Amino acid sequence: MSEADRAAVAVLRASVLKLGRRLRNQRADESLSPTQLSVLTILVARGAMTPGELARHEKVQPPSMTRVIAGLEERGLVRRDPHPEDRRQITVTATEPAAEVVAESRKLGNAWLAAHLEALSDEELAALRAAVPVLERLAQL
Amino acid sequence: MSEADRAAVAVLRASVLKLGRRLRNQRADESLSPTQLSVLTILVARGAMTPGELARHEKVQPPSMTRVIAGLEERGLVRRDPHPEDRRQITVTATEPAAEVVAESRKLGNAWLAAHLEALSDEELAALRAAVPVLERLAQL
DNA sequence: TATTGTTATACTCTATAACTATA
DNA sequence: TATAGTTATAGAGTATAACAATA
Repeated sequence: MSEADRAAVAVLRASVLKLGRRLRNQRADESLSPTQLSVLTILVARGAMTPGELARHEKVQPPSMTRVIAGLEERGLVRRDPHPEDRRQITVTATEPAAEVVAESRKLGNAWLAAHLEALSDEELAALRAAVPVLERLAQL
Repeated sequence: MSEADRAAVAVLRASVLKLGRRLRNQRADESLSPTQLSVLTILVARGAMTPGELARHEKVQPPSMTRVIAGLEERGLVRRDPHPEDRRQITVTATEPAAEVVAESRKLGNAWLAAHLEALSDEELAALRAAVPVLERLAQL
């Protein structure tokens, strides 16, 4: 890896961290946390999953996922049911209103980012668009 | 903005948040926090600045910057001096060992990210490299 | 009055360690 | 013994509100 690459890595890291902090702080108080939204999105898309599966997917520890699920359950967005085969496990399922909440929360949460994207040039937007799948892959490695 | 753009924005946001969480949790316990490292880097590069200037630059609130500076001062990495012109303000200056700490901490902090970049193809790396300046700009808008 | 920095306080998110129930 | 989920606890990082000193 060249010196220029190392510098780029440092800038990438700092930018992701700063941008992440701003995205976290920008969301409305009543909206879902990033992890809550991410979990609910997966559940809406894929159906029931266990807490352990969700924790592995989100790269968080199991106790953190317990809290995330508890928050979603309080709002009536997920249901916890006995696992059909293994009584140690449970299944978490998105409830009927979850799909709409996902759509709405995502819209609100993206508002700040979408607004700031307006300030970018076409070339910058194109570069960003090309990098989005790479960032997505990097985030789940 | 097209529907595809909205979806891309959602993925970008989720990816930045998830990647940011992993980058935060990945650093060693004794290393500097992201904001501490960022502040120290600026001070090493630009010389003395006031807490207010640093807070605006990092997009954090002044009390948060006070804490960041206190942490750096405890480690002997910055010095707080009276401001030469305005006695309400102070100047924050990087000390002699700061430059080396910045280089070392950055190297450690980037290790996880650099290691994971190895898994990407040349095309993905090129896309990422092109997007780094855009992400940097977005982070400081 | 307005501005700068600080102190006091609280909140969100995540982590580790220890516990319970089941396999 | 090993695994899944939970509870208890702690820590990092940031925010808002209130305060002191200075402009």
